[in-house]
Amino acid sequence: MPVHNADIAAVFGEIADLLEIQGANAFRIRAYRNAARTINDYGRDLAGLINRGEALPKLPGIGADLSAKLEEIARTGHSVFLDRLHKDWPAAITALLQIPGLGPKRVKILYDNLHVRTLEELDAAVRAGRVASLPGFGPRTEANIRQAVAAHWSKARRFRLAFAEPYAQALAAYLEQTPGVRQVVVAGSFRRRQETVGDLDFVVAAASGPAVTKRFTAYDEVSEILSGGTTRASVRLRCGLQVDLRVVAEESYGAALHYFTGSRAHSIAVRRLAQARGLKINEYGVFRGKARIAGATEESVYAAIDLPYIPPELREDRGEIDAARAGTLPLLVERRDLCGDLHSHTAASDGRDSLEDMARAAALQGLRYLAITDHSRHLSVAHGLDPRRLAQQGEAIDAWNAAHPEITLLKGIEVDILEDGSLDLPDAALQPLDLVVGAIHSRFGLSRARQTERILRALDHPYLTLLAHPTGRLIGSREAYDVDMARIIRKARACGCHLELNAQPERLDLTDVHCRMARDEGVAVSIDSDAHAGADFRFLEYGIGQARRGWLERRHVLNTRTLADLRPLLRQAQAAS
DNA sequence: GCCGTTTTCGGCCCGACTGTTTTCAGTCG
Repeated sequence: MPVHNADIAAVFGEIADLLEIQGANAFRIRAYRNAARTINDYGRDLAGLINRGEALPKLPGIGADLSAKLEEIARTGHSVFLDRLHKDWPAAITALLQIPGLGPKRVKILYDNLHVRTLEELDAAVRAGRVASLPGFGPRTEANIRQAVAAHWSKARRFRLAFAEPYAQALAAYLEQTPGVRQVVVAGSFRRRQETVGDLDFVVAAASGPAVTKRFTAYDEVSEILSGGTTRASVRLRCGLQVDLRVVAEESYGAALHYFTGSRAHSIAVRRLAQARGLKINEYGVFRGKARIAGATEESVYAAIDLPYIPPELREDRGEIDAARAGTLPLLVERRDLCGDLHSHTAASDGRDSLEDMARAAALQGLRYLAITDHSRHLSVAHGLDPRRLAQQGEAIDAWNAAHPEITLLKGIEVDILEDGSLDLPDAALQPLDLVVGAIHSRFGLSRARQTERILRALDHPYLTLLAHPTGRLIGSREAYDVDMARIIRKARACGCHLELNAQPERLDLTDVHCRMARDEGVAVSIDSDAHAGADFRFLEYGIGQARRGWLERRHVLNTRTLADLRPLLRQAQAAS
């Protein structure tokens, strides 16, 4: 039974939860939480490494004790320490912490007084009216918990970034019209371009707080006001998104923006750096004693602790502060760096627009080349192409290219990688193409070993150029298939293949962590729209966000090359074989 | 439980809002 990094992180997270309910030292708890986050974000498979007898790398915040526990979990799949905690605390009790308004103290009180161990028992207790009389509780708290339990069961917890974007823009435009408002920015995970957001965090610079919070809570898409003060307010929109607002004075705007952009781990690391310099950072500014020395801009906040500006996408406490200090921050790829797109569909398979319309739409987006990569015959539900139809499409592409110098179409195919790792079309059909994009569309449930072997074999094919959506996940609806990404990345480098970062908002795989692994291994990533209609080229923006989170620079991204520079790289695999 | 330009011991980020209190604890971000 393989133990993934996420499994190890989950054990540490559960230990932290239980220690917290137990009332343990807060910094000990934080150590477990930090370790969980570090392990979750770590690119290489720690259990694999340990079981091969390799030395555990030095991870920040993981000392002798946690290293030993990490190794134990990696080898055995569980932790004696956690098992011991479970003797005192029922396993399901940590789920109670998911309920807004319930923290460790109240969970302990519920357990000690009413023996509440599960969400179901909590629900029964609040329905029976037994909670209000507990110490520290009251009728309002009881009612809030009752609502929160119901909400927890009915609502999805996180939203895709692209889902949240239009709501964020509309609300920002509304708030900008408030008299006295100078700046409106959506901070938080939205600004860090995380693939999903739990809520939207608005930071507003304005002369008067109450005027803004009042207008905010009166927004006509608000279904519920969760809290409202003079500088802060929280609401839920009818679409289900929670929105938090914070209003600050202009001189504090940068400090507030920095603080509410997070991530929390990044903020804490920055504050600690300030502390070491005798400074204090809060959302109002950077202070030496009572004197504010910075805070109007984010740049001034970083400058106060001798750091250059760190782009929001990097702010995850994954080494960006050390890089900033050393002057080695990446110069992150931008949308305007993209010269082309290597994955798109037309009405010939499951796209909606003609080849010509796709070409025109791509040109309007500033692209200079576009690969037409319809599905292959195995994907019959998508009217996949057989060799004859593929050859016909090639003729249409030649005709387009002869008449349209503004954008060049490349002949390609998104060929199915079959269960045994072979490709769905014969070499003779693939040979005339400019590029071959390989993808898995069937048998997602193979074991890790077989799925990995399947992909490795496909990468060995001399015509394969690019591995599309390498994990197959659909955010919120389908898990990634189980593969050894480190092996796939190393194999891609050996074969001269490239990996795709699919920019569809529900795919966005490679993930940020995988992008960084590819970068470290020297494998180029292609940021592709996988457009099925002319309007879909806008998705490239989301791919760029994910790539930036993965520390990718222009040079790491395949389709920032001009067509002349790109062409030899598309046939690199043949040269390598 | 971790860590060290002040440290191997004594620190560890910081403030607003709510609901409970009667001056503040708990929770959240």
